[in-house]
Amino acid sequence: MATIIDLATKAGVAPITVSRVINNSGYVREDVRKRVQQAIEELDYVPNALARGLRSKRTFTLSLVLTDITNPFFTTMARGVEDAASANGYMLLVCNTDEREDKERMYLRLLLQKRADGILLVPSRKRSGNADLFRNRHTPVVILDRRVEGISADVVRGDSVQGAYQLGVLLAGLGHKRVAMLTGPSGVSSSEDREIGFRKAMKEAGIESTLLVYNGNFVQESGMEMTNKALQASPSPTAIFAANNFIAIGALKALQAKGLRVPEDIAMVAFDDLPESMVTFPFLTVAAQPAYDIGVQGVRLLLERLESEEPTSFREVILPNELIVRKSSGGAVKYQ
Amino acid sequence: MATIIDLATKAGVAPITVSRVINNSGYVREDVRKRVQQAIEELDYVPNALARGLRSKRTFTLSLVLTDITNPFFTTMARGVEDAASANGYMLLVCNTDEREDKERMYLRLLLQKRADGILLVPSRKRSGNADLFRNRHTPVVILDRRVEGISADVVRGDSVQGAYQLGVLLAGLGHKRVAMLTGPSGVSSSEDREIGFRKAMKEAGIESTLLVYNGNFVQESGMEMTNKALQASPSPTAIFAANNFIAIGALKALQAKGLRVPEDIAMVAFDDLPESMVTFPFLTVAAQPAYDIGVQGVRLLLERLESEEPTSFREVILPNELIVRKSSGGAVKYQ
DNA sequence: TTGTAAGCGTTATCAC
DNA sequence: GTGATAACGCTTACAA
Repeated sequence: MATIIDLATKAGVAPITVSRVINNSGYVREDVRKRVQQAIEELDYVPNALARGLRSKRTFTLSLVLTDITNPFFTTMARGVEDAASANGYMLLVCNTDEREDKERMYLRLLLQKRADGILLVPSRKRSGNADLFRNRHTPVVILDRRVEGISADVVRGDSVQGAYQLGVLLAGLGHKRVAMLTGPSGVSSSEDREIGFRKAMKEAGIESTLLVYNGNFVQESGMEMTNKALQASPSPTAIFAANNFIAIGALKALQAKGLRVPEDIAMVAFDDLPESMVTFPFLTVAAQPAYDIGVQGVRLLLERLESEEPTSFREVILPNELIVRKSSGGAVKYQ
Repeated sequence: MATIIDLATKAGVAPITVSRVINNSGYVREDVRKRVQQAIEELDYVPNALARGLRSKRTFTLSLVLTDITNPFFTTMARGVEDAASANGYMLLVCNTDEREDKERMYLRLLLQKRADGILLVPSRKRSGNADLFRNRHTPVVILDRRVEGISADVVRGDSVQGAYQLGVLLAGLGHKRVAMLTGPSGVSSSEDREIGFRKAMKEAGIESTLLVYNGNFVQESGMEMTNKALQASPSPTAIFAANNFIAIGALKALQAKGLRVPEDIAMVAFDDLPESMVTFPFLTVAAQPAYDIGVQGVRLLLERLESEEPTSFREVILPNELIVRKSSGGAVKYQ
């Protein structure tokens, strides 16, 4: 494989001159530039990014560590990250942690080895056991979608408190008095924030005392389990709030299995919309997060930090959700 | 940041000895190893993968170039790739081409620069204009999901011909005589193969002459457009075959907009299933591809090629689809 | 405008 | 078992 030394020999110049042509840096006379460019063509030269990165200490690689790219919310976010990275000349390493702190740790270590210029992280836990990895290192980190303690980083996330509050207000306004909330694990900020927002709405409506809260995981099976538990409560709930898309779908399946219709027999609202392209008949009333934009903004903050020399203070960008009212929330409840 | 030289100084050994400890290669006395390991801990050492890769010519990085990670089929495939890569100690670079050959070219060039050990590619076109990039280079490539001309590479894909054939046989068996096929662009192998398979079934049933074939793109909007065109045909079709998931959803939306019910007014079958976790009420009759497995097998072939010194002949792994019959295909048709 | 020299951090090669 | 030396391919710093 040709190197800049081969090019230099061929073009009759010094390697550094070739480097200048390739990087469009410094002064190079036009005819010299031409000669070099011809050599590049003829030798089918491909720069070695490893050597470049080793010397210049920049790899033009960002990395995205998320819980599961299979979740459409994160897929969309990842696409936003990739588009923004690519638009700025960066490539993207992607890692799935499955919400496991040990996998997260393994990946973060590898990323530090690879000298990625920056890391976009959806942390698996609010109290990260991996915060130590970033101490005394200068790889900047942007936290996406969640809050985390102990890591000094910019944050971009949707407003979980606000979204959940809106959904709560909606249900209360429809007259629901016995509501079940199915959420993720405690210790994950998005899970906790959605509980905070929802509780606030319940409290304001004076129905907090009858609120049922179930903690599980952000996966379908957990949604089914929590739904089955909730239905055993007495009196049973007239509405369900699912704290993410997968829990919602699990809940719908569990209800269907029991022959319960939504919204006729029980109302339902949820966090996270499903992409329009994936759903034939949009049905769920949701607080939709701007997933793509979360990704784009995350890259923006990361690159700004990379560009600026002086350490600026950390920023937290909280993007608003969109309340989309569809059929699943139903109309006003009539209690017998 | 600590380097191997710092460790060597601290442990009172030569750098190469530290290298041996880190890589678990060669002989190192137990007490020396201990000393080195202690130095690693104390200095919080993180190996520099750039230097390593530059010298050793392996980066332990694979790359996945696909059309759009937002499509659940590719999301699942990507997850398979990432899991398999990670299980073997490789990280994954991900790029979206949006089926555009120029974007594909840009990414492939960058990946060659980054010296990724191998590339998994979902080619944007059957006759790749980017095949030249791989000549005289030894970065191995595995082609996923599609066939491509001109690139010497292993291939892993679902059996488009067989899947489409099965769906065709199903429709014919139900008595449909006027069928519309909505597919992707000609020039993309999956699109063409599905037409081949479907035509074969139509031919065997003696209804090929009334088959309507529409070429569009593998996106929802295109599915809607093609459906609207198909409905204008006279006599109008009694069944639709959508050649991928997005086209299917677009078609369903177009039908709904026209007040047509599936399968009562018109039957429908499609390629690609939607992940179970994303669909509340599975409804479409589909030929489901083993997306995750395509990814896993792709990595397997790639790593086998990386490991083996001698150039083995290229392999083509064609994985069977699963025919899943649900409600959308309906029952036997009754013609008036 | 161009070039020289050195070094980025590691490992291959060969020597002891 | 361990080490000296060079080399991987490029760019920084400085000189001319």
